[in-house]
Amino acid sequence: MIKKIIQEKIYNIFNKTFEGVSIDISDVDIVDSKKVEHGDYATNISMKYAKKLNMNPLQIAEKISNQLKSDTETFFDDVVYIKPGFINFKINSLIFNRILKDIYKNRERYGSGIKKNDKLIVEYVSANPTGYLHLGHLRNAAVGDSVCRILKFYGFDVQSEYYINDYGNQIKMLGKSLEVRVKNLMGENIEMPEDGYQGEYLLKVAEDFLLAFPDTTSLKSNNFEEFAKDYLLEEIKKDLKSLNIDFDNWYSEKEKIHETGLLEKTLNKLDNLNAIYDKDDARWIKTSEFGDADDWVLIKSDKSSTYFLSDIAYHEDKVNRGFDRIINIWGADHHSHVSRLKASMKSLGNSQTHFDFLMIQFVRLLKDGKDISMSKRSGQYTTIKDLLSLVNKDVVRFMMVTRSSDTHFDFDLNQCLQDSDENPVFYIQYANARINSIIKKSGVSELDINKMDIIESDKEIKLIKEIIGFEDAIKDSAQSLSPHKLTFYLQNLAKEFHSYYKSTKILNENQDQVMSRLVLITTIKFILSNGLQLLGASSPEEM
RNA sequence: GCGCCAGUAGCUCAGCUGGAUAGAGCAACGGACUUCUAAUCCGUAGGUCGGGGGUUCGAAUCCCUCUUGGCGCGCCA
Repeated sequence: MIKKIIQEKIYNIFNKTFEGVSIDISDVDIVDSKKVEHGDYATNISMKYAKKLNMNPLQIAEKISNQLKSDTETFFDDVVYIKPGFINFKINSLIFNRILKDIYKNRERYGSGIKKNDKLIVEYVSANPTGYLHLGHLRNAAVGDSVCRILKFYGFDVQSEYYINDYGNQIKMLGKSLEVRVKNLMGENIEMPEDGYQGEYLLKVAEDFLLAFPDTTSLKSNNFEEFAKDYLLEEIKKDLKSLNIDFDNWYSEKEKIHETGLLEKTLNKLDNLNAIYDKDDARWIKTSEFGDADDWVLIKSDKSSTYFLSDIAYHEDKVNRGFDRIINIWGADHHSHVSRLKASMKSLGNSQTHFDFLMIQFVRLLKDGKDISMSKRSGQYTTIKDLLSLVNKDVVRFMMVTRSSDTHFDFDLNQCLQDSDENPVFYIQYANARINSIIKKSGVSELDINKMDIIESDKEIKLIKEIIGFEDAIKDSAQSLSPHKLTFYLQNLAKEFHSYYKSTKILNENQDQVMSRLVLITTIKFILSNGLQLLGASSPEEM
């Protein structure tokens, strides 16, 4: 909010001072000064408009800062222009105090965006219900859930969705695999097919299957498929629950696309739009005409449909459900699907809806510097259950979003098993717990902002500036779909607090001063616990 | 061969819609507990931003090119 005020001031002065040159208010960037000598905030507007004004940036800066100095009395302590053309602002501490009070009054709502009209859908995880969730899904899940929470907090109407791939070859094979395991348990010595699901987990499913169907004589393949799929989907839901993740919608491919006739409808629509053609006994979509490198098969020569056709139908359905923005969070190994899906949507004439794709790069699990993502002995992936048995859920959630999703990420077990230094989650949680402890100790039950002393110390002003930065952190994270920005912000805020804590005794005899400090740290606590919550992590009151 | 992502301090990574002397955490080194939780703090050291061109007042950031690594290029999902 403070930047907005400065922005408007400059915008107005610019218009008054330089008539004839139109300025876009969004061009007036107000940034945090990186160095103390450069004041609190700065702008580079005079360099930006030097060419348009045909003036030396320094001259422009001079004119603007002179105006700012003359027409404001209490807002700025100082306005200086410097070398290439930057204008630096030093804000009056009374302004900071006023802002702190405003923020405190908003409590946990501080940082939230104004309500936006856009309806968003975020699809993520969407792992096939043919096995347990593993490490590869984990990052996707953590990023997806955090993105949803942040977007909601930022003011969007957000729905999260899990696309259940419960139709087609994989499910058939899953059914067959379970059948083999069940028969194995009953003493039949038959082999698992080459492309069957070899994992040991199916033995457990088979055991439970026999408990549910003791009499196997009249069973059909259908029974195996349904049982295995439902069973594993439940396990997936349990795993997600243990990560503090819940979806608004569970979208069944079978029920929503195949049993409703949506697949044929979509195919017909494409056909009517002249977007498909026949070749080699198959039906192809002309994605190459809409920006993709190749055409793709929708109907195979055996007349069955491909996964891709379902995917087109699914996204056509998302569009028809009225979403303004469709966000898909996919594994990076699916990146080629982006251009072909986009091309298909274009061929269907869906140009209004905005598509975003977040590609999640691979995660490796490191222990003692070695990659243990996949157990060499059994050929099994590390599951979410495995990992959660080793590492605290909060740590997992947080660590999984600390890196930008388009870089590879090494999850270091040694680091996460530490209780201190190396572990950023505890660092933040500890700050929160410390604040809570001080509040308790103070015995002040009701904070009164009218009894506050004026905050003027450098360290405290710095903290207020950091608090103000939360709004930007949320905005940046939301707009770029990057939860990692929030993790960096929170670590920084915690750091500033710890430093302040060490340097300043918060509780003392001066009641007004204590009150102002309590308001300050309580505001930090609101942000820390809220920020952790947005990342799916908890904020214990005591540690 | 084509496409996507990445290459920044010893390690893991921010910064990338161009801005001031390139940042953080860890590791290393040196300090701080009679004081609200030392799961903490303070300080030191550490860099040809993969290489080379270009664009301009100004490039880690934009363009071109080369290079290294990961991933993808099915009538699989």
